[in-house]
Amino acid sequence: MAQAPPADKRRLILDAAIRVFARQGFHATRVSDIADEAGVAYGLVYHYFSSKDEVLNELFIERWSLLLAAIEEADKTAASPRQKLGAVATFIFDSYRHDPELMKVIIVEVTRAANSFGKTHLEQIQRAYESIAKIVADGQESGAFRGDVAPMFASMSFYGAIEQLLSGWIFGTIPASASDFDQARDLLVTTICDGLEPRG
Amino acid sequence: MAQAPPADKRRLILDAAIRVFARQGFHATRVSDIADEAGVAYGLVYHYFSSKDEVLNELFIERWSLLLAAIEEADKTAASPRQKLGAVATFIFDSYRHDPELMKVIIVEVTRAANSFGKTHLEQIQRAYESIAKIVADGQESGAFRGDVAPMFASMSFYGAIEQLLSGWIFGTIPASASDFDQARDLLVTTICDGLEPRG
Amino acid sequence: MAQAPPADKRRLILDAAIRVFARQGFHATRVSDIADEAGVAYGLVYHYFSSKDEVLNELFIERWSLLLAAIEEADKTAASPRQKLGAVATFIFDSYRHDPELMKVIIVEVTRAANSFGKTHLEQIQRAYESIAKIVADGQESGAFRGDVAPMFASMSFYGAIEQLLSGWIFGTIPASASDFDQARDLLVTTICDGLEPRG
Amino acid sequence: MAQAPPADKRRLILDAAIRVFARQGFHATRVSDIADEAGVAYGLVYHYFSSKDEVLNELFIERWSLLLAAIEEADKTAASPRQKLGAVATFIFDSYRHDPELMKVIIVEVTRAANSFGKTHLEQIQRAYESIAKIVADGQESGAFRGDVAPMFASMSFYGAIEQLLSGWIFGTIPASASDFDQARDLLVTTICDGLEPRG
DNA sequence: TATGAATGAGTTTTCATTCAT
DNA sequence: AATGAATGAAAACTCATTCAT
Repeated sequence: MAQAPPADKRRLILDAAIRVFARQGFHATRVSDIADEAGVAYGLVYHYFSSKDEVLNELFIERWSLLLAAIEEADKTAASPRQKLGAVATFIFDSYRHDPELMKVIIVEVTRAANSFGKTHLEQIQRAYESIAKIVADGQESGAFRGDVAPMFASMSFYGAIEQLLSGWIFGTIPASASDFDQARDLLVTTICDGLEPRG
Repeated sequence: MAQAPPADKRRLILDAAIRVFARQGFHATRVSDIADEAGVAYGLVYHYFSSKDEVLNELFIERWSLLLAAIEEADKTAASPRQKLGAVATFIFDSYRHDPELMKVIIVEVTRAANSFGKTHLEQIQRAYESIAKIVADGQESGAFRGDVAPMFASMSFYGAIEQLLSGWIFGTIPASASDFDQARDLLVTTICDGLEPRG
Repeated sequence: MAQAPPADKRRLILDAAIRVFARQGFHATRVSDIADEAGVAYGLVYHYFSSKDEVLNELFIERWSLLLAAIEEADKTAASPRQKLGAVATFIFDSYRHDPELMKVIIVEVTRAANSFGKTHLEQIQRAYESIAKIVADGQESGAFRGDVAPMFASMSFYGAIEQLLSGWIFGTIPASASDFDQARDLLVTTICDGLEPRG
Repeated sequence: MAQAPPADKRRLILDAAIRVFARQGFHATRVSDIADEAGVAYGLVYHYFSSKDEVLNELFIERWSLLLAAIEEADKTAASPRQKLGAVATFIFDSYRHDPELMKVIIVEVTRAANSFGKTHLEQIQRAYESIAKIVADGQESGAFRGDVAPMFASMSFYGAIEQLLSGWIFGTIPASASDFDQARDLLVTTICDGLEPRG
């Protein structure tokens, strides 16, 4: 007979938090909302986490380390710089495709919340920018990329563009019909690598 | 005969709010902080504004309408699409150069605060995206831009890149030495229009 | 026509706090109890005091400074050391007679709460002990008191005895009938100065 | 053959509680602190005691019964009233010498915490006062003590002086150098029995 | 006996907003 | 217009106690 899975209450709470944070935003969610959503008692949240902040921090760290790994993974391959950037974009867009609620939380409540959690995790966030910048710099050295754009500038532009597109989908600014993620990835990489102007 | 300007307390409060919001963030500033910074009594803030939110709203609307006007202004000129985008970038970067505190507030507390004020002003914000998209679309029609990138995608990427660069300066992610705004503008427009890959 | 006195809400709160602290003890009284007793809104307590602790601190400081002044006043007179100690005892017993609730709070919640407020005000409390010790020391020098008892010991014994008697009245340990304060003062001073054993 | 004593967890917890209560005070110690200090599981405290209060109650009762016995023991001897009082003081000072942490807890958290545990154990505490008062009364009857001081007054003064001295040592109000307990006992008894004024 | 996860009531403090003057 | 005292709702966090194993 099927047994109820061993209720990992900690995970339960974390997953509930994703849903509530995504739905209401971090500030607007009370700890009791998380507990209710998880179906556990109020105090249990504090049994596993030292504060409401801690819950979000954990969510971010968990996810962001995957991104960092993915970028470095992409950088290690023999692919062209363009392909590497494509891989990075793919990873991020796929993350959104697979868990839009979590990505919404990460972006809206951490990455772009520069005065609160963004500040806390600035170092980790910056590490991603720098890893992307390294891909650009390598591309410039190999001649694949033009040399007159500072790598960090290119990196920030690239990442900023990605986040803006995600925000657009998250908040309905970009029509959902355009949300074919593979196409989005191609368009973005094309724009950044080839530019908007047609080649001679 | 020149009269000492009638102390416009309303403006005084607005300007004080910019400084405090920039310094502490919207959530962390109490209404009394604004009053103190402005050197007026607590209650006067409520005489001129219906709520704390109202103050930020006003700040945003005031500024954002200028941006919208600037984009449309740029679009009206006979310049090339590339130059138009350059003009838009110039306006935004100049805004930051001239009043970094206000721009910090606009971006951090409104534009990127998608769950609070960003939501409130979504329509106005979107209007900017669309105006930029129009420039791209026109460029595609005239053959100046390639046609295989959806204008809204290009617009979001372009604007996202700008905001990311501003955020980088605001929070020290990008070294200040790189903050030559004209150069930044050129690099950005180059990246978006020419792409990272060298032309044949 | 009699006018309602200008409601000094701050004082109102302080006086209400005395009553509630005396009735329920500091720990058991909620801030709302104070506000209710004072007939003011919850938040007003925080308008005037930074915390619940602050209220008690203020009460203590207010009262204790009077005691310190009284001891020093007594010391300045030309009276005998015995009379000086009598004056100190009189002041304390009178304080209790005039405002037993306040004295209860001072003794129970501060002076004898050595692990909480007693710790905070240790220096002030000690000052009283030392002033009394000085009276003893002077008495020893003049030959009015025997020299083989350390002044600080005598002071602590004297003060400890007083507080114990007060506690006895406060908590009904000593029958109220014995509470004739002047007689109590005499008995205490007799005990400390003459001793329990009859003179030759 | 000597067997390792069966780990008496109950005693272990009680002893741990003494240390933690002495260190942090009753209110500031959580049940988990006690468990941690004792090296046992959280819930075990509740296996042996019905509540946190219970632990302190037990500590008090255990100790206080010894004091009551000691006073009555002293009273039974053929010694002079003065010697009896000396014996009582000796017992208390010795208790402190042998287990200062426990005595600190008894005094600070029970005996002087008149609004919480002091109230609970008032009867037991009072019994001590009365036993001492009886010694005084007997002394008066035999002519060893003067008759014009109410026995209960003398008792309270005597005990209050002792507790004040202990408090002084516990909290460093009295320089430790003065802490020779035998001398302290003599000074105290001298003060109470002979008085501060020199004999004719 | 022993463990420690689970529960949930309770209280301080903050601060936006109102209002009498 | 201007002041700042007065209001009271809201929520995080703590921790004693219970309970399933």
